Amino acid sequence: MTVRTRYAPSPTGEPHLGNMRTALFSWLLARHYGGRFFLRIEDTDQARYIESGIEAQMEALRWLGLTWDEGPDVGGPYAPYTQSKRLKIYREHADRLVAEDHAYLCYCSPERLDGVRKAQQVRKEPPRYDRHCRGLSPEERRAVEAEGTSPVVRFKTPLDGETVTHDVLRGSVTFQNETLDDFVLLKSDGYPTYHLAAQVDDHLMETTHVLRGEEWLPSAPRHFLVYQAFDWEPPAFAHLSRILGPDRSKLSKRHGAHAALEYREQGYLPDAVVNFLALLGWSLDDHTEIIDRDMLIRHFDLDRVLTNPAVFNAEKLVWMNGVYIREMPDQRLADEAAPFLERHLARPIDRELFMRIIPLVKERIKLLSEIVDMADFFFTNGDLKYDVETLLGKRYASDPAAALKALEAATERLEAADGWEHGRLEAAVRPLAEEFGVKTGELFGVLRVAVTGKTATPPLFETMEVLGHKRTLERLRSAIKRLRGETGAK
RNA sequence: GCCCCCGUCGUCUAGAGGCCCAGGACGCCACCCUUUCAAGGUGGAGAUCGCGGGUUCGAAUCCCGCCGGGGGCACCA
Repeated sequence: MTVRTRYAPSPTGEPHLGNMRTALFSWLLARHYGGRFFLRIEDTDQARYIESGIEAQMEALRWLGLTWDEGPDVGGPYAPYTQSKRLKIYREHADRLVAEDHAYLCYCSPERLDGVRKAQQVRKEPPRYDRHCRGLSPEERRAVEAEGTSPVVRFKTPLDGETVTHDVLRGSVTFQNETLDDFVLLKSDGYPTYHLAAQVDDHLMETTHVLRGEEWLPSAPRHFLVYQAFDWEPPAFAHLSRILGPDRSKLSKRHGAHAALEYREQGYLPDAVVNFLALLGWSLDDHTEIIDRDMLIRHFDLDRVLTNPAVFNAEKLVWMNGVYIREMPDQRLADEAAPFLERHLARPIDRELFMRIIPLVKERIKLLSEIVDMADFFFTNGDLKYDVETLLGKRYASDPAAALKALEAATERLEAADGWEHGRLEAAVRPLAEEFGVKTGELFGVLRVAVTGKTATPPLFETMEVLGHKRTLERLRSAIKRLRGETGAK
């Protein structure tokens, strides 16, 4: 049998990391077994529908490279893949359950239901539908129908006995039927609830494995009951644990990014996010951390998926992103990072110059967005922004005259250098440290700020080489001028 | 209130009765390398395996109870 899994979001908001992990696990399972992965849109809630929701979901999947074989955009053998276009199917199935005495029409108003719930709460009883319409006689039914109320269809849950649900990860979980109530299958607006629609579709679309959040576990018995009523074989269910914030609460905006696509904005690589997410609740063995996509597909299976909730370890993701950046070919890194710099500078950058910069910054950034701080000075013209205290550093803080002398001497040597290759530049300048009786780091520090405006940069002489003869000397002279002007040193 | 799930270093995890007075990774600390920052290397601190009872010659691993955390109880998914 072909494995068929799906990602079935409802377009009610931005897809977040938890959603993406569910999608990833489903995708991996299908790919591992050479099966099919499809996308289904569960837009049966008119009130919460968001126009951009479907596109946001697809964009997040695309970004992470979770390709789907069937879906609302590409179609497939079980189309349509959008629930709002399948209303007739749900209606027919609801009718069938009513005809077979597994469901009934309920005319209770929202106000009455609300009253019932409130009364139950006062009595410290679990809030549950009181089955008022379950036992309506034909006459009573005609009477309420005459009033013109549009009914909902409710499932006729067995009053006693128990329902055994199966979860691939947890085994059997048994629920007493008396703790369940008669849930709604079809709403009065003609739309199905999740309880009907998802089961009907998963059966019709021949889903073999349903991966979903563990918040669905309490309603799993309802779904098994629905399958039973239809006399269908249920798919395998796997309820995935939640992803928690650092304070063990639900992961949210307070913990930094929450929406999956925000990670793209912040400079995370899809491969790193996929690797990281895969390790949240799954492991390959006792020591492997970096696992690329092919390897994930080769090894992923449900038997090593955990059921305990995982706290989102943001620092580890950053580290892992750095690993992926360092392993990336220069050309690809340049292509991925350039947009961040271009967005910052609000203009296109010289890609050829950028390619020469990449090797200098590659092991210095962990997020693509850090390229801005690490390399912007390569692309700016005119004066750098730094203050004289930074230029002087600790060593020269109280002796600007000495700094000036060192700067002038270094500039002179660089002007005289034959060739602008970093080895030559270093050979020209390095001896100065000894001559002036300072540590090389102290001397280079002043030059570094003069040339880049920053204290943390790629290696000094390689930076100068890439920056070029003209601009390097301009910046050195500008620093000399500032030192004279602002400290009065001579 | 009722129902369900979960519980190994701060965090992600390995562990399916003796290989574990618990291994790896992130983070943290120290040292090395070093022109800054990184990267890299070496070493270190860090878990009475939630607690209490059993079962067993032997338990993180099996059983029971408790505690703690989380989730669910809609004409939302």
